[in-house]
Amino acid sequence: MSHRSRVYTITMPGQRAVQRQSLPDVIANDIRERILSGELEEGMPIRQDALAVEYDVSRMPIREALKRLDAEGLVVFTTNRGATVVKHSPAEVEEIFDLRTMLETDLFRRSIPRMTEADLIHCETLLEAMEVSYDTNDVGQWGALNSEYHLALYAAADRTLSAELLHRLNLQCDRYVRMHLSVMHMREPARADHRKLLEMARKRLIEEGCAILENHIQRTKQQLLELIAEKKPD
Amino acid sequence: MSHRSRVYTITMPGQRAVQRQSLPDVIANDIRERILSGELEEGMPIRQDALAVEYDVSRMPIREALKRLDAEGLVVFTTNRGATVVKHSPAEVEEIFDLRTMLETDLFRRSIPRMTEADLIHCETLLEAMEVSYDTNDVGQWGALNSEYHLALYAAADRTLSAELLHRLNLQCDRYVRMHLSVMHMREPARADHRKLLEMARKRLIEEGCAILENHIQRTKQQLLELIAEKKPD
DNA sequence: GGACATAAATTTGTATCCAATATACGAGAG
DNA sequence: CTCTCGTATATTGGATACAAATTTATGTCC
Repeated sequence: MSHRSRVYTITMPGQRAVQRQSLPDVIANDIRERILSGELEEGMPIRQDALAVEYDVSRMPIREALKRLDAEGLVVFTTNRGATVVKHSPAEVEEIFDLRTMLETDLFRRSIPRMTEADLIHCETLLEAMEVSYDTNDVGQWGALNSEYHLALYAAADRTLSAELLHRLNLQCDRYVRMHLSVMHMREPARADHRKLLEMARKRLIEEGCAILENHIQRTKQQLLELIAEKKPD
Repeated sequence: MSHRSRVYTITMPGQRAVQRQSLPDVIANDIRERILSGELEEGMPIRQDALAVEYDVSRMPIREALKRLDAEGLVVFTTNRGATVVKHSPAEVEEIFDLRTMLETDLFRRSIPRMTEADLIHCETLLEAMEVSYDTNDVGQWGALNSEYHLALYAAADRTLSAELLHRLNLQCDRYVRMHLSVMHMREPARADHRKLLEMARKRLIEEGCAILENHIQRTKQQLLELIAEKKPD
């Protein structure tokens, strides 16, 4: 229950890298994870004071953390009424996936011609790690690796702002993916897609790769929307 | 020099809408404007205390405002070293415009078939206001109207997240546009473009409209990059 | 005279405290 | 019995105060 003790100073003594994250950073990361995992539900009001005692800090860093998540679009503030976890309409979920499609195909298109052998190997490594988490059914880790793999495919594009934007979008929809992904329906074709994406990159087949990518994201979107629609009437 | 007295309560007495913006909101808006206008220069460190006395508030709302601007990408925080105004490389400026091109053409494409007469009239109104600010040479107002006009063109698309994202991107590049726009070179063709965009929307000529839009943004990008390149060696 | 170490001062980050606002509950009137 | 108004409580927003960290300045040693 308790998230004790200043995650702040857990570095080994004598180790150089003195944990440079600020308290609000650490807390924001943790709360974000709790939102994405579904522990903090949609529309649920967030009590700053409660979180403050949980993390054993004052309300100030909590507020900053929440403000950050507000900026990321994961929670929403109402003046003098505090923060609640955002709730996206199906239309908005669809929009998020469409934006991802645009951004990712653009990035992939720019990236493929510039990918080095090292880039390809890095992707391969992530792909294999991801396949392990398929099998062990570790949804949380799979989600993280999935994001990371996609970003690795686009790293050679060297488009920091786009990548940052994409990361934000992923945070937005990750929650829904996780909520429904446990159903497992969609994961086999996705698995094949992921491999094919890397293959196309290797062969420098730009248009073919982008087509697969577009299909990949749009299919995920479609399946997700169907699952949401099914679950809606409760 | 002084930004006195709670911008908070400037509503007419008896008016219903009791200013509901929080202090950090108001302050963030003002600081944002100061950054966009170039008053706060690139790379310049921002002293929280100095701003606090300027606005006659404690450092707390200032911090929140800066955190918000940090999330918007206008300032960047370094732990224990405070905030500085972000500095974009030419490559990043280029990326911003490319992202705008993608987003805006997508929005325009979705919007055109759905625009009502009311939408068209609203655009017309903004267009005329913008032409006035061309002539009076009010750069600040022109920038705001330009943003608003573009958003109005896409309103019918009903894509709130995309519009929000676009708004953020506009904030990012607005500063550079304003810095160089005073040169006036580019404004005449842009003026013509703006009118043509509305025309195309009226005639429901989707592809033609998007082509003009893409050209419009890309040309602005090109001119801006040239101006930046010229000015670089100082 | 220069470089490193140490100390002072400025500045950020966090906590506690107070005020303002919203929600919840209860009493009284219609 | 229900609706409205008023009061009480809880929660957020902002200010003051304090601690940690960084940068600047000073002094000593080589």
